Amino acid sequence: MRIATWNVNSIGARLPRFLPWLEEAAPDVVAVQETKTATFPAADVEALGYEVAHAGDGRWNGVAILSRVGLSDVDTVHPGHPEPRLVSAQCGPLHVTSVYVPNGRAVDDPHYLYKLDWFATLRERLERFDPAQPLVLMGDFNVARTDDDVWDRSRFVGSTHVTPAERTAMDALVEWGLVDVVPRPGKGDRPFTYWDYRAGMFHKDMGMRIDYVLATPAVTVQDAWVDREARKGTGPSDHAPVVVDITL
DNA sequence: ATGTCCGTAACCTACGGA
Repeated sequence: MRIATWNVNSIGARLPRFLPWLEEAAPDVVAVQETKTATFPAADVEALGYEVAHAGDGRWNGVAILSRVGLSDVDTVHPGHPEPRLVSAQCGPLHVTSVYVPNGRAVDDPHYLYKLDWFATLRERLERFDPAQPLVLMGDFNVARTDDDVWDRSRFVGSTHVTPAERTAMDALVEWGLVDVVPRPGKGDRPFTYWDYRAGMFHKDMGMRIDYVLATPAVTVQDAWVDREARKGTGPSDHAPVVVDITL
């Protein structure tokens, strides 16, 4: 079984890249973030054999799960947090959650506290599941778990994504019973998943690892990698997909 | 590295958000 997560930075703008990628990568399940639409282009992906669960209300955010191995028990409720940033579903034998964690903006911004609260609610939500079941929690977490997960740690002093509180919030998810599936490195020695559009950051591999696949031990990982090809060329997202081959 | 890209509202550019 092949699963993937990808922040597409607008499914509408990304469709010319997303659909060919879907055919070529041929994942069984895809967690999508930042669809930036109220209406996911379902017919386009249904034509490729996927069912879709989408939570989106317009201009910002928006998450989806695409599955060609079944899709049931769809839930988009994140208690106390109405923005469409979470969707979960049972995809055949695997329970899947797609998340787009709030960015935080700046450490002294109210949105940063909103981010931490959103994490806490996500941790509480795990209680309804069993760490022994096949389950993946994946998406854009907007946290670099270690200093090696940013291209230059000195550039991130005092900024979001690297604070102890954010990392503790991520650790709390892992400590529930999840494994951080670290992909094989891409161009450099580190498996970055995001590069700013500006200033040739991708070309210079000045990136961050902020997209994660967190899996229970019932999920056996055969291989995991960052699909850097999807970040190249014309009209890419600023994130690359993380693709993971698993057995259950 | 204030450097780009996205959607929206309102116009043919500005803005918030990332």
